[in-house]
Parts: sequence; structure tokens; C-alpha cells
Amino acid sequence: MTYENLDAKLVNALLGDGRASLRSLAEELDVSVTTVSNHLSDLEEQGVIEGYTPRVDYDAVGYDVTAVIQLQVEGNALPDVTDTLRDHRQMTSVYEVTGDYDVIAIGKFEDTDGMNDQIKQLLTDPDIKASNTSVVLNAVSENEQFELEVEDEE
Amino acid sequence: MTYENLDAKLVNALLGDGRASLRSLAEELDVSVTTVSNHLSDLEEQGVIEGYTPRVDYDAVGYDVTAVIQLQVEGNALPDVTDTLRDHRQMTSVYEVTGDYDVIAIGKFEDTDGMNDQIKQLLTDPDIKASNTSVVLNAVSENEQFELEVEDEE
DNA sequence: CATCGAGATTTTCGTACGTCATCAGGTACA
DNA sequence: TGTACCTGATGACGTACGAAAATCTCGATG
Repeated sequence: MTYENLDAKLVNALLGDGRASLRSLAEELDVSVTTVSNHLSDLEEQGVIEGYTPRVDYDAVGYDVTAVIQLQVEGNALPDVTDTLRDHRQMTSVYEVTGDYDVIAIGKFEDTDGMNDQIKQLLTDPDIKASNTSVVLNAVSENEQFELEVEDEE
Repeated sequence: MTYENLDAKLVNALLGDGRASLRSLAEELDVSVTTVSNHLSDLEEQGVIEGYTPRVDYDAVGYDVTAVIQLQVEGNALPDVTDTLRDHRQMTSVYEVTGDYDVIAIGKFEDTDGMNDQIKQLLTDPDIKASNTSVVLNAVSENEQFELEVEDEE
């Protein structure tokens, strides 16, 4: 019964330290290094873990402004618009959504001028029928990845 | 010249592989292992790199629904509301924003029922004056971290 | 005033040592 | 049969430390 639980624990341990060694993970989870190695490979192959990244504080490197941009798009132009947004490197998330707007995108900019320039340029697309931009005043939490549930048994 | 450039290159290399060894990074950037180690420590101390995490595909572990929740909040209750949201483990991002709404939060849920339950419970808070939920139909890109600019000189 | 250079500081580097990841072969248990 | 474990062997890895190189500081000099 540990089999699937171990995977969840392994993911959670890595969420705590994504550069932890297999040995330290093995010790933490009280299994052998081999087992950690095997399960980790499986998780990567299954696509549960898609890769590893540092958490970069963009504020600390000069990207002081975050904005949430909502767009109403002409129906059949949706793929074009989302493609364009994704290719903007500063767009961190692009969602197609239900509701008043069709697309919600989140982007990071060096300052409000840079933000305005980029957004104005985006809105020249005639397929965009309406837009609404919210500037982030305070990121209470951002891109947090929560831990997976571990069913505990004795 | 290279000093700050090396830091940017180092961050970019880690964005490519967050578990890359110091040796492979050193080879890629054509500096010694020690230099990589020193600069990496500095970046961590300065807070540019806040830690390392695996990229978890929540879809693959049963969290099939992502929602963007927008709230209008009674002015002085804003901190309480954002605190509550942040403590909901499934809320990955919580922003205080300008515009029609005061708070934009992004959350992940196992299914629409679970989402509805949690959102309904949230909205019992009398400080929340209005709300608007958009369900994500398609995550074109999510929590992408873009590379830092490297000024090239000869 | 521009230049120089000795000394101090910072940055980078190579080496060395203990640890680590990986693989293979074999055991135990359900 | 499948999962987890141990052992041993090998090459890769992280870190500490002193040497070397590059950079900066600043007063003296022509």
C-alpha cells in the first residue's frame, strides 16, 4: 500500500527541495536509494513531473509589474490569438476560459510604460473585440505548487 | 562585462534544467565549477533564485479543473480575504489588483463539483461584495518562466 | 592633468576529498 | 511475478582551500 503513497511523498519532498539528492530523499522517506531512483524515473516518464526549475524572483531582476489581461476574441481567431500570446516571452500563463472574456493572460513587465506599449500593440489585432487589464498591486502568492495528498495508514 | 551576464546565463541554464549539475553548468558556460558554485550561492542569497521545484502536472494527478476567481471585497477586509485565499492550499496564485475587481485568484480542483463547493464556501464571507469565476477550458501555457536577457559583447 | 604602479581587493581557477548516482547481479517477500 | 532491498564497482558530483589572475584604489610623479 505504500506504492502510490510513495510517489505522492516523493513529489512533496521535491516540492520542498527540487535539488535534493536521491540519498537524502531516500533517508527522508525511509526507503532505499534504488527505490527512489526507480519511482522518480517513473514519475518523469508518466509526465507527473515535467521537469525542474529554479523559482526566479522576477521582481529582483527588474520586472516590477505584473498584469492580468482579459480578452474577448472573435470566435475562429482564438487559436491565433493564444498562439501570439504564448510567443510573447513575458506572458507566463495563457488560458482559454469560460465567462465574459475568452482569454486570460498573465504577463510580467519591466515598468508600466513597457506594459502599456506591449498591450497596445496586442490590441491592434482586429480579432480582439474587447479587453480589460488589471495591474497587480500585490502578489500575495504566485505559482505556488501545493503538496499532493498522502493517504495515511498504519 | 561578464560578471552580471554570467548570472543571467546561469539562471537561463537552470531554467532549462533545474537539476543540472554544477559541472555541466560550468562546461556549458565555459567557466570553472567553483565559479558556478559561487555565483549560484550569491543568486540564492540575493533572493533572485528562491528555490527549486519540480514542475508538477496537476492534470496527471487528478486536478482536472483550473479556475480564475475574481472578487470585489469590502475595502478594509482585503487582507483577511487574501490571507484566507492563500491558506487554501489549492490556490496557486492570489493577486491584489486594480480594476473592476480587487482580487484575482487562480485555483486547481479535482472536478467542477469540488470547485463549486469550495467557491460557494468562500462566498459566504460577507466582506465579498461580488464575484466572477472563469473556468479554464485550455491552458495554452501555465507558469512559464522566461529567460533573462543577456547583453552580448565581443 | 594624465599616467603610473604598489598594494589591496575581488574573482576565477585547479586540486583533493568525501559523497553521490547509476548499473548489474542476486536475495527476500507477498 | 512484481516490488523492494542489498552489495560492490565506477565515474560523476559538491565543496573546501589555497594559488593565480584580474580588477580596483589612490597617492606619487613627470
